[in-house]
Amino acid sequence: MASILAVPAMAPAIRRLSALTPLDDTATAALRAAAARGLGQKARRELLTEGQRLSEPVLLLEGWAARVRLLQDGRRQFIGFALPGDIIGLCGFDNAISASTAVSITRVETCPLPDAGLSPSLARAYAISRAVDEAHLMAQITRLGRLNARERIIDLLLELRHRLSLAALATAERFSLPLTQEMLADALGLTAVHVNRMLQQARRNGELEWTGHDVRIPDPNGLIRMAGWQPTVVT
Amino acid sequence: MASILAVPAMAPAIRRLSALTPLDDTATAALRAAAARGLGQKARRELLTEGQRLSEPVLLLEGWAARVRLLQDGRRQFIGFALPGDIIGLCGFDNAISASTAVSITRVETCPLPDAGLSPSLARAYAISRAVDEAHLMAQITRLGRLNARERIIDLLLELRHRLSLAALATAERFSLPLTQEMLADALGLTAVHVNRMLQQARRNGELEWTGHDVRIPDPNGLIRMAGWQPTVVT
DNA sequence: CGCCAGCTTGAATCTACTCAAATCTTGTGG
DNA sequence: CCACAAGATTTGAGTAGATTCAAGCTGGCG
Repeated sequence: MASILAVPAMAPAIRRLSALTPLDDTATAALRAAAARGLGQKARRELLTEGQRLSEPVLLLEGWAARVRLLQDGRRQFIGFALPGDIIGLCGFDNAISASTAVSITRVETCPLPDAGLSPSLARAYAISRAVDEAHLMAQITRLGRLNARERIIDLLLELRHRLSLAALATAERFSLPLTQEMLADALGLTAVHVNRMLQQARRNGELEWTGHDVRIPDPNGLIRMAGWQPTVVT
Repeated sequence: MASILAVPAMAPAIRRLSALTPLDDTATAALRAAAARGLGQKARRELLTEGQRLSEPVLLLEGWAARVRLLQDGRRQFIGFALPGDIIGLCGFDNAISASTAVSITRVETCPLPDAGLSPSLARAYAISRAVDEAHLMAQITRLGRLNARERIIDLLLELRHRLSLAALATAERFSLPLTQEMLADALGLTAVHVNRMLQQARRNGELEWTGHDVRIPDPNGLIRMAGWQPTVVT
């Protein structure tokens, strides 16, 4: 079947969802149909605004987005990232207000999220996706609360690598990371200067290669063992 | 009606849930019936274990619990706290695995969570409760990532005060805080020594009084303004 | 070609940590 | 009801990790 090749933008998102739980044909068809109505947006667009009513939830088909919180004095904290296959703005009840802002980091493509009522497997995928999101929030809390700068960077990169691999967007060693060091700092609760120094150190140690937007981790398993990192498993 | 006085343990939990959304009689009756089957547990008991299958979700009727993550080398991070009226172990799909451990901090009383299918208002309350929990995780991330020690302490205390007030467990100035400074440190990503020093400073400044398990915040609104704190609102 | 965003470097400073010891509380058994 | 043990808080001195500020560099793009 060449259907995956026929809708390339959809492939990563559907792969990710079906990696969470097996999807039946109804679910797959619904996702494909929705993806066909996909909409592109430039980088730096607000997909969701903190304090505003949520509109319909969307599925991120392509590109990266960040969930951000802003303090009054301008300090900024990234709550987490949304990657292809992630769901943005899912909340489980009507008229919910968003607790964070979502901003596209790259050009993104999104589509309305097919209704969970269409298929039990779809509903299950959404529920698992939500639980995984929550687990990522917890991982972020542990990262910020108890890891030092070096550990935070490695831990986040390993998480992103793992998440991207669910959507077939990472190989064992490589993936694309469209973040500036400043964004990384905002995610890790550090300053850009310090992130820079730690990255250089990691490069000198041979733990990391980083050219433009491409990251290479020469020995992922070694790093995983050393960092005590473990994948998010909710089922 | 003396019914609230007749089941004192239930009052705070049901108050909190009905503060989220108006509950109809079916919902209230179901909650009361469940509370009658409430079960007491001592402090320091694991209510949920990270990596284990979730059993039935429970409603916390009385007492405090913490959601904890442990690192391999013994470092510990509190993800958040569960207070009366909070739901523990709610996940939205079958056979989920817990992403964190839940431990009772005080003696607690829990009961099985009434089925959401009994009443739409109950289902809505659960959905809102879950969204609020998520918002608390995000608040915790911002706290750890972008606030300094002094700000973290104040921010957390204001959050707890607000949450307890939903269950009628805090007055404007006072509430009971059954945490040691070490637990506070584990929640705030600090050391107990440093928490101690910051608390003393806050006491000297007259921002805080702290005797045993009782906290008094003489000027909550002043602190709220100064800290730029805002309540979690999801609806 | 020049601008701008992002990256890199250095020096000084500060926040929070570590380690160690003293003191204060609280709960328990005798 | 006291004595003791265990837990919790307090204090001090020295250190480490991260920040701040400032300046210089680099590469991509209009």
